[in-house]
Amino acid sequence: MSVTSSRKGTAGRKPAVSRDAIIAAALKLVGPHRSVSTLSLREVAREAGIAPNSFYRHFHDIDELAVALIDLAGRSLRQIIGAARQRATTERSVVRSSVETFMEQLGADEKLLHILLREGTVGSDAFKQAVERELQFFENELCADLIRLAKANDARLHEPALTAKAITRLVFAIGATAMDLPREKHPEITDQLAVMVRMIVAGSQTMAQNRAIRP
Amino acid sequence: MSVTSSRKGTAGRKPAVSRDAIIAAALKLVGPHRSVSTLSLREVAREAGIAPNSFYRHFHDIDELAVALIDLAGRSLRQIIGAARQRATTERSVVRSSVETFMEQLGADEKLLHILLREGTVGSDAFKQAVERELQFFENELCADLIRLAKANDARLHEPALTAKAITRLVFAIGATAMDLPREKHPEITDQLAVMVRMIVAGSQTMAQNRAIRP
DNA sequence: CATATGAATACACAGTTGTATAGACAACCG
DNA sequence: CGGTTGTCTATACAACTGTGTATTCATATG
Repeated sequence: MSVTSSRKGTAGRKPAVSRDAIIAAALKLVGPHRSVSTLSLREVAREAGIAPNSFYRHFHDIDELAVALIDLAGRSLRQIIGAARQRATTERSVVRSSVETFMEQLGADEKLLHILLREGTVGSDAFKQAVERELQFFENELCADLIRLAKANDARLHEPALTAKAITRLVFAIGATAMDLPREKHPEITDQLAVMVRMIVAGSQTMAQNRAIRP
Repeated sequence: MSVTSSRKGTAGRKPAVSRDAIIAAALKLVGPHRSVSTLSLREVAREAGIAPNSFYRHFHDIDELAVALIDLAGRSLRQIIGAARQRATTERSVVRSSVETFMEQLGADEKLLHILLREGTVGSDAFKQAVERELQFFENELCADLIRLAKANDARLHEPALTAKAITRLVFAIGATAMDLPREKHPEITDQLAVMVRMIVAGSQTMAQNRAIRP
């Protein structure tokens, strides 16, 4: 996967720093007050310990680095989803445990999830599309889970896809604001978020019932 | 309010460009691919037709300009709220008309609302706090409306404040993504958003009922 | 009118940025 | 071994940034 290991016997000097090392350097620079879109090529190169021009050997653009970061964050997100799914068994706990897992990861992972949460609204088109792709993925997984859960509980959902979209966007929006808050507030926000998600699910079920009764 | 009109009879030259003119110039520069936080002092001054240093006569920082822009956008948002309230009479139409007004303004106003929607996640702390203030305002107004509506319909809400928060964050999140889409998609998004909001309201009412029946 | 005073300016400076060019180094192949 | 090839570095450039200092300009007041 990395550049260092993908050399297929061709001649030439071995790369001193791997593509992943540059990504790691960029990750060290981003923080609550530093967005990926404001990273400069020279800055990243300096942090990685290479000459500015060497950057081009690994990425064509600085935007390409940004997209790579988002992809990485996306993989982290999928891991979260997997963990949440393993912990989710009953209907009562699926909302709670999913939200909890999300917020826990938000506190632990710091950087990666932050990128995904906050950089969706700024940056180039390629940038936004990369984030949107990850959100769509999250949304689709959630939609499948919702349908599966509804069936197990003999309940019906009004427009499951829309329900999933609402939950996804809400969780990410609330998560984005939670990032800037001190960690002590996270439990409170987790509670609030769980209630909010339950509202959406309950509303979707209620609307499905009404639609069925009075078409 | 403006600098030009607040001169209290002291000696000295009249300001050539008003503070508002600089704000207008900054507004001309922001767009779907240009965030307020990336505006440079020189760039704004150039657009306003003044020397770079003259900027300091009106704003201490470039961040101060950003906050002024957010305040302006906030006033625009309050106007939207007012318009939506006037159009909202029955329960059926209050969600629909509010969402419609919001999306209409999103298409018409372009710049101002965009700032409020997208710049909340990046920038300095003063920046974020200014946006958060406006969101809180929106949230409080909405909460009052929700309670009023629930009373009129003999319904109850589960945690009205949380309900308002969920709706607010969702509307803003969806609105932020809608900005980047072509205007033809706006009607579709408006429909989706209206359904989502109704889900939250319905869920809040359902949860209030269940809580009342089975405490 | 003269003068004080605030506004706007011109110029300068040190810093940063992205990138072009050219050379030095190291690994592989024949 | 020599040659080829790809990677890295050094240097340089023009454009840009924020801001400091000194100067000019216009105005209200004495």
